[in-house]
Amino acid sequence: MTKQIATDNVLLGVLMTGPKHGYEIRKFLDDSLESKWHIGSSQMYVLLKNLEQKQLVESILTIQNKKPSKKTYFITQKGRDVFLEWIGKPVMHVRDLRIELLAKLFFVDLLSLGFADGLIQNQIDILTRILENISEKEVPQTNPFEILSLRFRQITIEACLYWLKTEGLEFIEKVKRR
Amino acid sequence: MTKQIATDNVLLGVLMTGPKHGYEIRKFLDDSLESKWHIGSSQMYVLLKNLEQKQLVESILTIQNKKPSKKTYFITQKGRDVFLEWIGKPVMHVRDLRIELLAKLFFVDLLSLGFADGLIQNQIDILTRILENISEKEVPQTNPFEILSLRFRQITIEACLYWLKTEGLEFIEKVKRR
DNA sequence: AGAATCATGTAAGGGGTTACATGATTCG
DNA sequence: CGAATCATGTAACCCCTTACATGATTCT
Repeated sequence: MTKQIATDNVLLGVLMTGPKHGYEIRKFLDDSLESKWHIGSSQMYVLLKNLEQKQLVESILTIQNKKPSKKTYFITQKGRDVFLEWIGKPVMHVRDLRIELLAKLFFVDLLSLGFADGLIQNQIDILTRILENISEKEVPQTNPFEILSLRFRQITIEACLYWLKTEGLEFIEKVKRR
Repeated sequence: MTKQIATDNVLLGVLMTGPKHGYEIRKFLDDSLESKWHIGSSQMYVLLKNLEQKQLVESILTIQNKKPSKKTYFITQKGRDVFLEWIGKPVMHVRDLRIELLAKLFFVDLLSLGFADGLIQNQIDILTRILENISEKEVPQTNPFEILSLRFRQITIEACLYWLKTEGLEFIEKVKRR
């Protein structure tokens, strides 16, 4: 999954909360996700245009007499389908936990989506499998650098698993309780 | 530090082992760093050309009668300076440990460089400071998502610190002993 | 009076990926 | 005889970043 597809989904996620124009989306992101997911404002307008071409969003231009015109974006049914498919899928690479999985969980919370525990559990399963795969390869290593990098992978994956099993599950409980 | 500058340094690091032409560099990387640092072969030729423009490397064209001509690259003194400055500096972001710091340590081993324990210690200090900074911000968090992402950062940084303090220092010992 | 807010965009450039182009030699 | 190896590159495209452009209103 490329970065761009994930960025698209962040924009779709914001529009899942209701129609917004570009400037509102930007403010929304600045206030909530900014520190985790920055989208340059120029880039955002480009992405919105692309999303419209893909028919994942639609827009209506409003001309205001005192302020600049604004273009309000609505998510389409196709857009909703794409977003929900994205958000339900765990990420396949450890490196994508920090930004992409967190973004998914952000929207799980924001939109009070039900399938969150499945997402966490599937993510745990994937990391467990990755960990098993690399541990099998561990035995024949004698090269110090190979050991060093293998241990890095193991230790960070174990930390992520710990995080998912403690904080992740606790997060889900909090979301459910609301 | 942008990705590209780091990629440049990987190429310089390979040339620190002696002059090589593009194809040899590629094979060298395929055999040793490939799984950690992939450089597309097209991209590599572009980067070598840029490095030459920056006078970090020089090249000599060898015409072979039976095989395609090849261009042998040598690292210049300027190139050596740039490389050694890069390799001695710890990375400033947690996300750069996995690829960039590991690449530095790869070359520390390969080239038997002496200042490796300083590098590890400086990296430990930087991560410790980052961890302190985010832990100070922890107290006022009540938003479940904010807690979740803060804990992710903490847990992964702690794991990296553990890795540096155990495997990292052990690695340095092994390199020194040779 | 100047800064911040509201509001949307274009253009240039950086760095990476993928596809394509070329062509001889050597190995199985 | 076809695949792999040797050997270097160009071109197109993707996504992101930064800079620039515009211009009214409202707050301090």
